Amino acid sequence: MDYSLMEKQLKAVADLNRIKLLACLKNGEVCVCDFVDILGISQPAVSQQLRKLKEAGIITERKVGTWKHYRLVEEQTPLMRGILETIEPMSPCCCTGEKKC
Amino acid sequence: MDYSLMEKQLKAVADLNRIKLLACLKNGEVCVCDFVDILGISQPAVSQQLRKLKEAGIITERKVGTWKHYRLVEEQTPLMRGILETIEPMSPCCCTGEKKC
DNA sequence: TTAATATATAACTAAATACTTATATAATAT
DNA sequence: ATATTATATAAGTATTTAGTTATATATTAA
Repeated sequence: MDYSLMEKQLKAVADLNRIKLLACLKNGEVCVCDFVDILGISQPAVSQQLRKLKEAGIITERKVGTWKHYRLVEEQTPLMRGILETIEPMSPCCCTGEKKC
Repeated sequence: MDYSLMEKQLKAVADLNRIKLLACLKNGEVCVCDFVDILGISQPAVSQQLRKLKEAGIITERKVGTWKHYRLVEEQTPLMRGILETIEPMSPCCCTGEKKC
């Protein structure tokens, strides 16, 4: 694993909001609209954060009708496996049926 | 380990030059002047990078006459233990007697 | 078709970052 | 004491980042 991929992934997770996104995703799929409530930032901001994680190969998404469900990629790099292990999961964030999406 | 400490440490390592600093330090102590050669940036820039790693609790230093030897802290957080494990060491950087410091 | 909803992209802005050069501090050598 | 060397701090600047609002796209509902 080369240094620049490491840098890219580390930059992707070196942000409080994105750490929280990952903490939620440890419980499974989450959709964008829920993150808006959880992080208290605008919907476009959430979209941009998710894109950053996606571009670093850490998460992936699945379209479900109008909305999108994001989840952790199965095959993580050794670096990300270690990091994800140390992130404490956040209580179930969404996609549990209580919300519209 | 709370999210904000994680964020602080992740921000500290999310930079190519600082990843290289850590890669060097995996072999043992290194002093500032050697990093200048290795990274190809100015001495003040190296000092500032090292300070960032130090403030995150990742490295510590020891004064030896005019110069300072930096090394990895022994007791790393779980997060940092995982990250450091995946950083491939760089070939011995200095403090091997070949250079002045 | 039209309206509503979920998400993404674009354009902008404020704050943070990572350098630079200049200068300060501290130890050693002459 | 003075000069030299190693490192740190300060001040300035260009770039990156993370948010904002406005708008575009796409799906579902009426």
